[in-house]
Amino acid sequence: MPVRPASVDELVTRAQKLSGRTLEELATAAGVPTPTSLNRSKGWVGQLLEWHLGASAGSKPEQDFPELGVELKTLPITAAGKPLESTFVCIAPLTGIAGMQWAASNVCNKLSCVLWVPVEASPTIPLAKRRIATPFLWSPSNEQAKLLRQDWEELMEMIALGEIESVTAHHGEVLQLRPKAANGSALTPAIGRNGQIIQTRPRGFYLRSHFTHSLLKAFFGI
DNA sequence: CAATGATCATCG
DNA sequence: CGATGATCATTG
Repeated sequence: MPVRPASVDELVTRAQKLSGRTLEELATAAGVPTPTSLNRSKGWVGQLLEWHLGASAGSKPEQDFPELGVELKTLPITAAGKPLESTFVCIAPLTGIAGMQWAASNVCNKLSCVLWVPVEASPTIPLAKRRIATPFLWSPSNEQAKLLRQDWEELMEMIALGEIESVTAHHGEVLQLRPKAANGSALTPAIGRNGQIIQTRPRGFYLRSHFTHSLLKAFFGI
């Protein structure tokens, strides 16, 4: 297993050396088998990248490289460089959110600095043959940070006001709220319409694909 | 159950 | 055919 990178530069350099490698090559180097399909292994690509870059494992609600202040995200893209999916950011808090500020939020923290690793993901390419594109480091511009903050504040206000059941993935310009659970029977406490505690499906914050697409365009040109 | 890693499957 | 809502594996 690779040692943890000592600096952001080292992390980025190591990530960019993975450009052009296939998932099969990376899996072999990591000593793990390549699944025939992602159907039952949805997080496999992300965990493979974590292994190669020396990210901390486990399920901590923190950045992947806390000492570097960097979050790692894989980004499934088409041959044309367009994201195939929205990007999960973190679980949304549904209780105990009185007075919560954007700057102290998990979303703001995770997105303050992200190492994006685009990966070929067109269904026509066999999983083993999919290649890593060029990873790049990103921090929100003032304009991007403003959009994220606006969406976060809108969504969190609805949650705080007990309107969680009225929130759909249509809310938010770049950041959306969607169910995030192993299945539909998972329940977690939330604030109800009359301020009481209700049980609802856990939600997560996701970045819309048009937002991540704009990041790709900014780094690789229109 | 809740957090991590996400993609799948269906609908409009 | 893109987006929403649902789901899969794993760990603690």
